[in-house]
Amino acid sequence: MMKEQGILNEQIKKCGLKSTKSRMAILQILYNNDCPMAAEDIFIVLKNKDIQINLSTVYRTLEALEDAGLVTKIQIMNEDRKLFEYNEIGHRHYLICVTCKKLVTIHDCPLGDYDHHVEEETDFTILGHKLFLYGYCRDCRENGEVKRTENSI
Amino acid sequence: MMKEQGILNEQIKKCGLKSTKSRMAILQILYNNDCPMAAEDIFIVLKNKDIQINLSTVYRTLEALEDAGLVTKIQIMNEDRKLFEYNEIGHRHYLICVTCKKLVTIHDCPLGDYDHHVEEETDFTILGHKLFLYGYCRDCRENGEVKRTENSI
DNA sequence: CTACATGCAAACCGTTTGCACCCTA
DNA sequence: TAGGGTGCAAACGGTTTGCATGTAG
Repeated sequence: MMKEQGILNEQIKKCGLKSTKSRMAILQILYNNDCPMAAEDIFIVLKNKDIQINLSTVYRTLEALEDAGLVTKIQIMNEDRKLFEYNEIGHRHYLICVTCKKLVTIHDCPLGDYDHHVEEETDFTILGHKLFLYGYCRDCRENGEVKRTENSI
Repeated sequence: MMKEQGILNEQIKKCGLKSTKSRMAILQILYNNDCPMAAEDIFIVLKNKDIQINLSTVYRTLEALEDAGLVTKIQIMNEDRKLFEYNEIGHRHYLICVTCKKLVTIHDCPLGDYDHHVEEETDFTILGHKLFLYGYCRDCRENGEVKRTENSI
């Protein structure tokens, strides 16, 4: 828990950012959380840790960390807030419960060289792709929380 | 152009919705547009057609059409607004220019029975997936509009 | 000591809602 | 003519910004 602080600290500095309490704390929270979080989630975790911070600082910090490439921002269907995650080892996809919004990260990619294939078939230079799977998690299924019509997937 | 009006009209009624000028106009705009549109885009098109309408009616109409399954709502990376499209023949994916936001619809799906595969490997019941490809369109590439660092794809 | 970080409050922007009026079925 | 549809204005929620102050390098 303490050990990674040095690494994160270095990562921040390497990007030309000043290492501050806020940045360290936020990067560490994302580093230790396996799911993307909304700015406000992070804000709440910080409060619970008695780290005093302003919500707009959370947003500015996340923006700085994203620009630096240390953090990634994603947007999920039917979730109005943007989510942020520590940007480790490149590529990943997401499995999301449409009922409770639970999010599971999928680390292997079924798409192989599909990006390359599309590049050949279109006018576009492909940078990458994002894949989201939607469904019901076990809890929601067992609790009968499956009434919602999701005709748009 | 006039021919489809009967079909759209019927579709609206079949869903238990009253057929009104707003609903017809909006559904027709989406029907004739191959790309997803933001509520405000639709609002502007209506204005240009001298169809007077209130923006909140556009939102309410889109919501009704979505609930009825006639329209689909999607969200795109780095686009704050929600986009809507006519919900024809089920499944499709999107290719988006990160610079100018140009959007191309891809009608074939490279994922085969991947949904089923994930269902077997997880606790989830899979409803479906959404796939977005990001890159530079030809115009932006030729205009040198490719400076942006997109390290999150 | 200086440039960048932060707190605070206010603005912002897309979207939603309450209420009175309107119009389709 | 009854119940859903619409206009208008105000609220809403997540995010951004201007400005004064604080702090890392």
